[in-house]
Amino acid sequence: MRRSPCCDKVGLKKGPWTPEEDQKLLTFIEEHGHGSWRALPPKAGLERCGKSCRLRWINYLRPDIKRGKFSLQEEQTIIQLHALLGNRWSAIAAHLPKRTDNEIKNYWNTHLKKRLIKMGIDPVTHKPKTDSIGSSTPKNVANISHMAQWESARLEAEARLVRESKQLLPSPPPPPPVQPHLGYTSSAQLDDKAIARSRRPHCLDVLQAWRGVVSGMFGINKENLESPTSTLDFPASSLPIVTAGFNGDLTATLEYGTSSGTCKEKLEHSMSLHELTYPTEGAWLMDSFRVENENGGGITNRMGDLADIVDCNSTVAGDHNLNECCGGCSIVDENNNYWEGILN
DNA sequence: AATGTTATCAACCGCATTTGA
DNA sequence: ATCAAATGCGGTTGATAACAT
Repeated sequence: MRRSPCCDKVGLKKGPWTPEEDQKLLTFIEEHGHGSWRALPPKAGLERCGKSCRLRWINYLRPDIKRGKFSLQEEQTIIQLHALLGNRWSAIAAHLPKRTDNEIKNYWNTHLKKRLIKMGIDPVTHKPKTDSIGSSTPKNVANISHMAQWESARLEAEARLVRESKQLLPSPPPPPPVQPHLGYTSSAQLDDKAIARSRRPHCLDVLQAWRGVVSGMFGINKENLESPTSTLDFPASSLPIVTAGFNGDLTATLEYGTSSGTCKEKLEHSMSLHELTYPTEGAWLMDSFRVENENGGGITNRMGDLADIVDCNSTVAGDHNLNECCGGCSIVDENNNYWEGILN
């Protein structure tokens, strides 16, 4: 038996929802769940098509929706995720609890996109616009770079302040569960992973990447810039001492809260986080990311972002990845080379 | 105060994918 | 395996608010 035809749209109401309609939909879903959206409107006494009801519920009536101004942390997350995922709003929304894809999309189009454009950054590629490179004077180029740094530094620093202020609260959220590092994945573990993935915070360091790209592409020595006071700057005690541009193997030490790991491998201008051993899965506050060459030189970059460690025993034995969303880490060495921890 | 312009965001539309008869 | 319905997603529109002239 074939399904009955889709709702004919004759006589169905369109346009803004009235409070009465909202109440009908809310009451019905609270009592019966939504089940089939197509069948819902007549049952709920609504002269709307199921699609419209679904949209209204998902984007407005759901109880687990946060509305109102986006926090700096959320802004940063959206920018970072957009750099990785593009206009995949539902995927981005999946990493921003209580925000809808529609809301994020609107916020991107009305706020964030414009902000990037204003900064001379292509909102599609998240890189400085090439035409501005070609047509701008060195001074303008420096200004664009500087603006990008300012903006990234501002977001980063303010987000950090928020985090730090949260840490002062009396009852911080519990740390991620510590799991034994086993060589296999059971179905129960998979379930736990699925739950962990749905709950985990996500972040990338694309703002750092901007900085790297900006300074790298423009060939600007950041010391020549009026650097904003920013947590993004390398601390004086760990200024780059690398001399050979990372020739040879690299050893990276990553510290996640109380945990740490190391990796060795170099791939052109990216660094794969192979052979990295993590004691546990979960989300960790990434305190620092240090890369050293074989001569013992190295740089430390304070990250301050949350990094997720998942799939400790992933498809390739012995490889340990940052999760598929988190692009890992990006750093800029003293020669303005841009380094990025990539996904495997 | 009137008018024009810009910003915002809820909602719609069409297409792609998934589901299930 | 097929195909239409159902669902989900992203682009776009349009009503309204806010702001500028």
